[in-house]
Amino acid sequence: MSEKLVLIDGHSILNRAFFGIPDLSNSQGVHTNAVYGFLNILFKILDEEKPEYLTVAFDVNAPTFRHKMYEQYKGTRKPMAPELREQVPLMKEMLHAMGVLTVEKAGYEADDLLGTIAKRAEAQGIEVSIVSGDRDLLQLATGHIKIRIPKTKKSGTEVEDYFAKQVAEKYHVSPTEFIDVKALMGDSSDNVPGVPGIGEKTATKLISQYGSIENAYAHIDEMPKTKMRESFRDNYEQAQFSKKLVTIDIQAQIEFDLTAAKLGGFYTPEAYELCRRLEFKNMLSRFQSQEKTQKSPAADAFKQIKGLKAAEELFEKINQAKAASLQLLVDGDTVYGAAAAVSEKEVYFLKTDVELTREYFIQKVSQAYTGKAKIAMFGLKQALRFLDIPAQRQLFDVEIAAYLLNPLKNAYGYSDVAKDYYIEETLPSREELLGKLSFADALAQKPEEFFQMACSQAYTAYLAMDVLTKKLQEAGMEELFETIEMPLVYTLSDMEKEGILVQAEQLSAYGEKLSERIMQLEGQIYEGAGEKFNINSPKQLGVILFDKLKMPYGKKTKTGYSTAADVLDKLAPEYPLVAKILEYRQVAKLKSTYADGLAAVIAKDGRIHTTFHQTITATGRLSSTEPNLQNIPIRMELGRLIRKVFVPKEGCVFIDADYSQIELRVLAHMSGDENLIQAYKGAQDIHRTTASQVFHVPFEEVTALQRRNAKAVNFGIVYGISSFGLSQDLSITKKEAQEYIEQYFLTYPGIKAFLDKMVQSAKETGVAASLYGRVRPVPELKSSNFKQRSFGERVAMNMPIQGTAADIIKIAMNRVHDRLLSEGMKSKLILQVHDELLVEAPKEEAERASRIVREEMERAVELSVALEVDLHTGSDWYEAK
DNA sequence: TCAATCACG
DNA sequence: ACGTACGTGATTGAT
Repeated sequence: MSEKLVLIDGHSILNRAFFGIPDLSNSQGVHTNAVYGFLNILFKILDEEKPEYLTVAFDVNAPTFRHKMYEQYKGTRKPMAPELREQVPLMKEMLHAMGVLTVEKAGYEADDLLGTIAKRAEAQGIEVSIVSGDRDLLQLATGHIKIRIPKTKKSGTEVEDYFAKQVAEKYHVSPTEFIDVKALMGDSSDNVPGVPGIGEKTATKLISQYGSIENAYAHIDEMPKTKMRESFRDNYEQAQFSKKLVTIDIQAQIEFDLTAAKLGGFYTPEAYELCRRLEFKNMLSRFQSQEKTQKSPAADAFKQIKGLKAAEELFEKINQAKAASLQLLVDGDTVYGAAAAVSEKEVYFLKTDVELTREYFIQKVSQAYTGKAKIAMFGLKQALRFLDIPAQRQLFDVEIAAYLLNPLKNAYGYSDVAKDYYIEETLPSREELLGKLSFADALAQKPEEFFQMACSQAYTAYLAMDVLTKKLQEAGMEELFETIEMPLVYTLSDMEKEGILVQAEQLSAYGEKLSERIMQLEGQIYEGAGEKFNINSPKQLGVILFDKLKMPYGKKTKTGYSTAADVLDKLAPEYPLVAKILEYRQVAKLKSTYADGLAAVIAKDGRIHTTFHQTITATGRLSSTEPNLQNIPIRMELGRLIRKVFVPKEGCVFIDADYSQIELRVLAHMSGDENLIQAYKGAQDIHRTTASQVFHVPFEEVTALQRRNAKAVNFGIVYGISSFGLSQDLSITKKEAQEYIEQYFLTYPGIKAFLDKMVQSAKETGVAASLYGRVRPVPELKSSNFKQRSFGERVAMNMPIQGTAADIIKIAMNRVHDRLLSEGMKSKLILQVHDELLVEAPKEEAERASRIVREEMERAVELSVALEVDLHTGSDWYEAK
């Protein structure tokens, strides 16, 4: 096997990383996103290639031979963004700390150094990979020199690879001919002048036919007499000149010693320190010595316990302890055992077996969880599926605490928490230990790893309890955690266990009805289109509507024409086919997501048990999955009908209660705007009142249009108003929208001041916060990118409002849940849909339960405006709304 | 696995 | 001037 050299175009990759990765800076405000992205790309390449040699080339800020030949070339390089510029020395420092060779030389660009080194290495029989974001490098590709172009995607980094063969396949010319193509067509972003009238197509055609600019020019008389030919004649010298500009110098005068590029003690203590300083937490593990990564120091404390006697002793110890962790290991409907820690050095795993049965664990964990000890665990709600215990004050769900401290994370498993809070940076994650195996498979195939995983969880939970408690106190979120979020775990657990009854037969009948309509519409659509195609494919649909039928297209997406509803809505009045497609879409959605989707998740008890997620949203709201019961249709009548299949059980009714405009009321309270508060005291139609005040017309004379506009502005305010957004929503011009907004702020000056204050405060503290102390970091506010920063500003305005509303309904849920229990009622809270609660109540309790629900919701908190609740009862969800 | 679409508050 | 409403989850087709 021949040796391998990886060459990296430093500035190019830094640049890619900078623009591909959202703004990121450490707690000292140092921008680090480009360095972070660069390292990610570097590690990915190294993992794939496992090269013997590595070198990174940088440009030097000095004139090159290209400047000397071509004065305008000076202007070519755009000045680097300051946030990126400051990361260049940081990047070099990091590479040096890692012992990576870097090269740069005045008079040359990185391209030339890379080309020169690559060719020399190739001559020595070495395989070369050049990593760059710049396609100009493709000219260097051969059978032994591979050009690798990384693309940063959301899912991570993907790399496009080009040997000479791939260049030929994709561009239809050889790598050297690629230079001529570029010189002919020019490249405005690189300030390379081309030949006017020759674009990519023509350039490729000419060069693939003649091989070079010079040879093409020699045969210019064979070409048809077109403008292009004359342009080529006029600009021939220019093209030759561009060719020199584009050509990479493979004979740069540099010294390059291959042995200096040898990849050595890469993961050094210096690199580790630097990584720590930059706060690249999930890279730290890479820089620790191999020894440490294989076994974490904590693992010495891990022990497996067998037999009843030892288990009894452990549970006794837990009950006597002041603090401990205790994790019931559950997956699906099975209990696989438990893990516990009573000190940093005493971490245990117990497996379910004939002696230590499922019932034993359930009993012991219930006992421990209801005892005096302060006990931590990950994911209390999952354990509660198996336990039947009343709400406890002393339990500490680490996932929830970590979510409150930073709701933007996408996972709160033990390894995430351990890394984020420096509890143990090297703890292998569940994913690393078990992959995607279920608990059952893991226990059978990888018992040792399962043991490590279980103990790691207990170990982290134990240590995290103290660390996170302090953090919560510092952040002023202890009360939020203890009095709202932790009690809510029990409330949600009960709601999930309860579930909601659906009439399966009625549901499938509804599905049948939809199917018939779908078939009718399909036929009509194929007829109107003149051919069969997949209506569900936006791509195929776009071709039919906009290419074949030549309808005017509105927007475009990344991949083609947009066929979204707002675009089709505009076409529907004129084209009956489009109206059919819109109806098809609507019916197809109902069928697949609701009729079929819901039928598939009806449990054996005939009920649907959704899962509520408490640690997902950035604002503090809940989410619901498998199925999502928070997006059951209501706006369109056909969809709304599906609510008829959600019914209370025999002898019961539904009580549906929703807060009336809770977010706007929260806004009135938080802003303290007297005018809006007074508007609510008037207890009249708020949108009409707003319209009356904003448009200066008497309340009775407000037109439907004025009311609609005022309502849209009210919504817009809550979302972090922008004139563009409002104009889209109301189909008016941006200018008109701007006038509405100005008029609104004139009417409610307190709101303007409040929104400004929210943005200001988020800029100062780095977080947006709800009335009850819930926070959301808003890193986008620091971005130099206008779009991102604007987003940050809207988030800073919206989160306090949406978050406070979420806090309030959570308080109400706990109170309704607890009160129904404490009053010994059989009524059950079963669903929450952001501002709405659904209760299943025995008929004889309905009135009393309604009173309780209304009271607890209205009195959940006291604001300067009343919280109004609309409440209905009915014998299905359709009727109760 | 991602992008587009659409259901809800 | 820049380019957009805030927050979710499920299904589908395309890669």
